[in-house]
Formats: sequence, structure tokens, C-alpha cells
Amino acid sequence: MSEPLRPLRRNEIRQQNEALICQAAEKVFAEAGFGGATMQLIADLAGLPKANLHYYFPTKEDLYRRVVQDIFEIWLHAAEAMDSAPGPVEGIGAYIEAKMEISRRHPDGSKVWAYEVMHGAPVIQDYLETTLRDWTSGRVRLIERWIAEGKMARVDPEHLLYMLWAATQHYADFGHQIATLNGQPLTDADWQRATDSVKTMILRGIGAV
Amino acid sequence: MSEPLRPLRRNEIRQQNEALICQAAEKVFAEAGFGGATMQLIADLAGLPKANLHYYFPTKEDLYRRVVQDIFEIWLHAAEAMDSAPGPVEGIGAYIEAKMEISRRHPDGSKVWAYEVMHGAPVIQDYLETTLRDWTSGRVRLIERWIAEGKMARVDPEHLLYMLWAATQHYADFGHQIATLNGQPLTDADWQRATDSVKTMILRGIGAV
DNA sequence: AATTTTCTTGACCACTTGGTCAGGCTATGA
DNA sequence: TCATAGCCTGACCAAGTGGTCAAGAAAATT
Repeated sequence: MSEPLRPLRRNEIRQQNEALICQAAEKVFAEAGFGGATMQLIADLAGLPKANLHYYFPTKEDLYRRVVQDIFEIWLHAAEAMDSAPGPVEGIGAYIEAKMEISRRHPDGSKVWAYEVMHGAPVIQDYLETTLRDWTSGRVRLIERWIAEGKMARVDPEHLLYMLWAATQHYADFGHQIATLNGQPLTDADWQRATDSVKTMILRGIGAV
Repeated sequence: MSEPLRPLRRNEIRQQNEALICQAAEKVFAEAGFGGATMQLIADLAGLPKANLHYYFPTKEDLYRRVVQDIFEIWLHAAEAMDSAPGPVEGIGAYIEAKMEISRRHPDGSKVWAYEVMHGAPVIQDYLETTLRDWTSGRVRLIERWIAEGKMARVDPEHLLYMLWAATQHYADFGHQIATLNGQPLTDADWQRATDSVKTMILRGIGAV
């Protein structure tokens, strides 16, 4: 927003413009999908000429890939809350809170990810097969340990993870539907209630008290 | 698939071609989104010349609207299982089963719906505000009654509905991700386990035994 | 058989798209 | 100060887009 008074250094220029473009791209990709998004729209939203986008990101797909990867990073980071916990109440509780917070702060990113996966993950298939699969199997073992230690009921760990992803991301991906049914966008209190509801139902659902 | 030997009656032609086009459109819209889908692709998949699509559906948006409405009908129909039930165990259990079955049989339809809502529901906003809102408030009252009758724990009915939608539709919308993590598409037994897992966790989560 | 109505389709068009490029501009390093 | 390398951008293009249309084929109606 603010025009800096001092001339920018080379690195700053690149970093700042890439961030500006990514931010605009995330929004446009979320609103229109890959096919519906146009470089012109992204350029306008970023306040740059279209040719400038192609200077930083040679193709539309390059830009899209960058946006998807950014979200993936955020989600992976959120999962750390789970690992250091002594049991499911703290671990899964914290994970739900982190993921709900992301749904609230990065709804566009969540939508772009949903869009990408829904369409067969043409761009991040390798991430699914490597990073995400590894992460998942690690968490599955963690949950199995908690079950073995009697800290929660015997549930299928994979399907518990799917439910966690589904329940939390739903508030981002289907935020418009929720806001419509709610009569208005969720307030701070609404988000708190949503988070509490998800936590309560899931923690009780897996028999963690 | 089978070419009928007898000449078709007018009504049959119209009905058959519209169904053929809708079927192809559902798949293409699910795979590419509204913006990414092209009438040419849909035409090719339906095995008809593009101009013929425009005879039955004047614009791309008309066709898209039809596809979205079809899915909405299916989901509304699935909800009937909930109403005639004596309590949450039967009612919500049956609803989960019905919705999981739809996720399995109509994954493309579910994706198109998700796509539509994610992008602000430009086409079916009125449905959200009328039909879906009415349906939702009816189900909220039903759940509140069950709570009042002590048949389940005191949970927020709206957020329970969101969780039901999220958990079941996730298996359609994110089916590709699930299949990747699973190493292969879900088998019959996998679907059964998924349905059982969702039912078990949610029913326990709402304190319905 | 004649006529009307519905269906079919190749050719076409105005418009938009992602992407290019040459030439100008600006910071940096010597 | 000057040369170099990185940044910026208006004008442009080939490819594809949704949609049209006129002329014909096929079914229905008389």
C-alpha cells in the first residue's frame, strides 16, 4: 500500500513484487479457478502490467504452482502442534484450533488447494505422494500409539485424519454457504463457537476425555 | 452406448440427448471448473457436434446451472432418511449412509457443487437463500428436539450439520487425495470402513448411543 | 403426399486468452 | 562516471473461446 520513499534494493523489488503477485493470484485463483482466472485480472488486482507478471512468473502455471505450494507449507507447519502433545486431547485439540485458524486467515489458499485436489492434483501430485504421504503415516503411527496407550477409543486413524481435514477446511471452502445460512459472515464469537463445536464433537467422537 | 435400431420418437431424442450432454458436462465441469471447461470438450465427450449442445442449452451457463441443480436435488432427496427416524442414531446414521453413498456414486456432481459454492455461488445463490436455508432450519429444529428429549448431547445443531456435510462430501471432493494416500482407489470394503468410521465418530461425538 | 416442426451440423465470427518481444528505464558495481 | 545486469511495459500475435446461422435431414401432423 505505502509507497516507500527510498529507492528499493534489487532484492527488495523482486521479493515485494513476487509477494504482491502471489497475493493477488491467490485471490483470483480462489475466486475463478485455474481456468477461469486470467493473468490480466491478477495483474489488475496487483496493480502491475500483465507483462510484468510474466517477467517474474513465465507462465500462468508457474504462478499457480507457487500459490499451491505456499498453502501446503502453511498446513504442514500447523501440524507441528500435534507432535509435541502428551495425548489426543491436547494434540488433536491443538491441531483443530490451528487448522480452524488457518481456515479463517487463509480461506483463499484453502480454496485453491481444494480446487487443485478436486481436479486431480495435476500440479502437486508429487507432493501428495511424498511429503503428504510421509506426514500422514507419521501421524497415523502417533494416533495408533495413543490408542494402544488407552488414551482414546479404537478408531481408524486415516479416517480420523480425513475428518479433521474435512471439518476444518469446510469452514474455508464452504465459507460462503455458511455465511449465507448464517445470514452474515461469521463473527469472532461465531468462529469461537465453530472451533469449540468441532473440538467437542471430534474429541468426544474419538473417546478422548 | 447402445444404438437403438428403431427410429427414436421426438421426446426420446430430446430426453436422451439432454441426459447425454448433462452427463458429459458434469464430468468436464468437475475436472476443469466452469472457466476451464469448454463446450468443445463436453461435445466431444458426449459424441455430439458442438453446435448441437447449443441447440439444447443455449449458453454454457444454462448447461452448468442444470448440472448444479441436478446435484442439489439428489442431496435434498437424501435428507428424507433423517425425518422419519425416531432418534439421532437412526436418523443421523441413515443420513450419513445416504450421503456417503452419494459421494461414492456422484463424485463429479459433488465436485461441481463444491466448485460453485467455493466461487461464491454465482449461479445458485437463490437456492442457498431459500430452499437450503429452509431445509437447514427444519433440521435444526429436529436436532433441538432430540436434544430436548435427552436423545443426544447438547451440541450446536448448525455445526453438526456442517460436520456431516464436510465429513461425507470430503470423500467425493478430495477423493483423489484419499486414493493417493491409500495407494489406490477405495474398494467396496474401504468405503464400508469409511462409512462406519464416520458414523461411529459422529454418533459418539454427539453423545447418541 | 404435402407441410410443418423439430433436430443436426459445418462453417463462420467477434472477442479474449496466454504469452512474446523490443526497447526503454533503473539500480549496482567497478 | 560508465557499463552492465536486472527490471519494466506497450504493442502485438497465434490459438482458442462461446456463440451464431443457414441450410439441410428427419420425424410428426395434416
